[in-house]
Amino acid sequence: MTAMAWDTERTKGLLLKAATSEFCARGLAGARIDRIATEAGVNKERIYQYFGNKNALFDAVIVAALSSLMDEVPIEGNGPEAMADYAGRLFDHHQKDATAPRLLFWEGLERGTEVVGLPRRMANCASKVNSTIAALPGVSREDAGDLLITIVSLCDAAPVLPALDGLMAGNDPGRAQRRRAAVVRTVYLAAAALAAEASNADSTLIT
Amino acid sequence: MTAMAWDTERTKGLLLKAATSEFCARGLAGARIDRIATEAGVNKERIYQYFGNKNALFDAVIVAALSSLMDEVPIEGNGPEAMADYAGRLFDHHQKDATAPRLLFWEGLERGTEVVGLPRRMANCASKVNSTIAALPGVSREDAGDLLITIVSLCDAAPVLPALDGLMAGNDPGRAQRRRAAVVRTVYLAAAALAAEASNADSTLIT
DNA sequence: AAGAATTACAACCATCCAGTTGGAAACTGG
DNA sequence: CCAGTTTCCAACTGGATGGTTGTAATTCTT
Repeated sequence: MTAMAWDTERTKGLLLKAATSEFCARGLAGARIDRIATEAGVNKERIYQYFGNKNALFDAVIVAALSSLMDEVPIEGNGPEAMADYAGRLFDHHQKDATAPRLLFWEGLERGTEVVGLPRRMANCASKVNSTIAALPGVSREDAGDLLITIVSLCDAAPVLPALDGLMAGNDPGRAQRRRAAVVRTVYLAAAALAAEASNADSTLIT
Repeated sequence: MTAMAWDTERTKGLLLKAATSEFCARGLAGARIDRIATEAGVNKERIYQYFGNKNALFDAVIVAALSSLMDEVPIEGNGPEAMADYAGRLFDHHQKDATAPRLLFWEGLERGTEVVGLPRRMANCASKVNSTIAALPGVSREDAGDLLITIVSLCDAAPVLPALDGLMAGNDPGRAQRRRAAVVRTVYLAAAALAAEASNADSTLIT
């Protein structure tokens, strides 16, 4: 047999993938190192060599998952419609794969204010805020951030609270599409209000 | 000393209070039975006598915390303003004490669709939906539920994601008040849109 | 090709932890 | 005041779990 070269990147990748799935399902406290290693088909000692410990592995998963999301769902276009469209695509993304929202809330609950990978994530957030300002010229930085928080709250909470949806509004087929429409409309309204406010402020200045 | 009678209700209460705090802070997987017992000043064996096991204790905490919230923050008044006001009061409540939102998200993450105390909670939700319909005459049951989900998402996500707020919009003093205003306004817009739609549908029928 | 360095892994370890137990203390009915 | 019941607790248990280690296999260096 051709002695295959060590493919440490592949091993790391397998580990990270398995860890993402385990942490997504069970969180930091509920995840089991042995399960991650087994699912990855890798000896668990590798985790300690490559990532350090359970916490650091969680960090790596969080940073990888949340920043890849940034590229996958960009803000495109202009006007309140662009923000509504962004919300719709974010909603769809999370519905197809709830990894990001779940990890986000696990992190919020288990880590509190302690954020890992700060520089990269600050840059990601700033980039989204900038895109929002570009789409809604004249809105303040803080209002743009607020709108984004609104969007994330609306799109990310649902996949994490499946029960709430069932309790509040039945489980009809087509339920997800209705919820999507509600989110998109709400975001449109909020964005339009901000845009209107911004152009008012403008005209006030001009007058 | 007067030999005090066994006060099992007090013991149960101490246990439930300590458990609420522990589960709120660390979730089901992260909570420690020993810590709960110590904090309550009660022997941990009592937990198994009174509540059965860790899972059942978690259930008891969830049901107690989430249904007491229902009474503490009612929907009052009429029109979109009433829903906006409700959102504002819910926001304030959660800001003062993040127990309910945290427990809600812990449950969503750790339990998935499996809901405990179903009858009582269905009743609670139905009651909120009814109040919403009363406040916004003509809206459908599903739209009312949708609006409530929107409100809960907006009010409950923030206390669980303190980091997101910091990343998206700085940590100015007065930040919380600005966020509150944004939530209230967004809910007002969403509720007003539903109300307008409902009266449109009405006039369509009349015409 | 010898030796150094790296990767892999099975077995191991110390601790933690949910849940149990056996019996002491406090109450109750008679 | 005595027998029976309930509340309480310190000590225990058995399995799980995060992390380590000794060693073999593989690759790199010269």
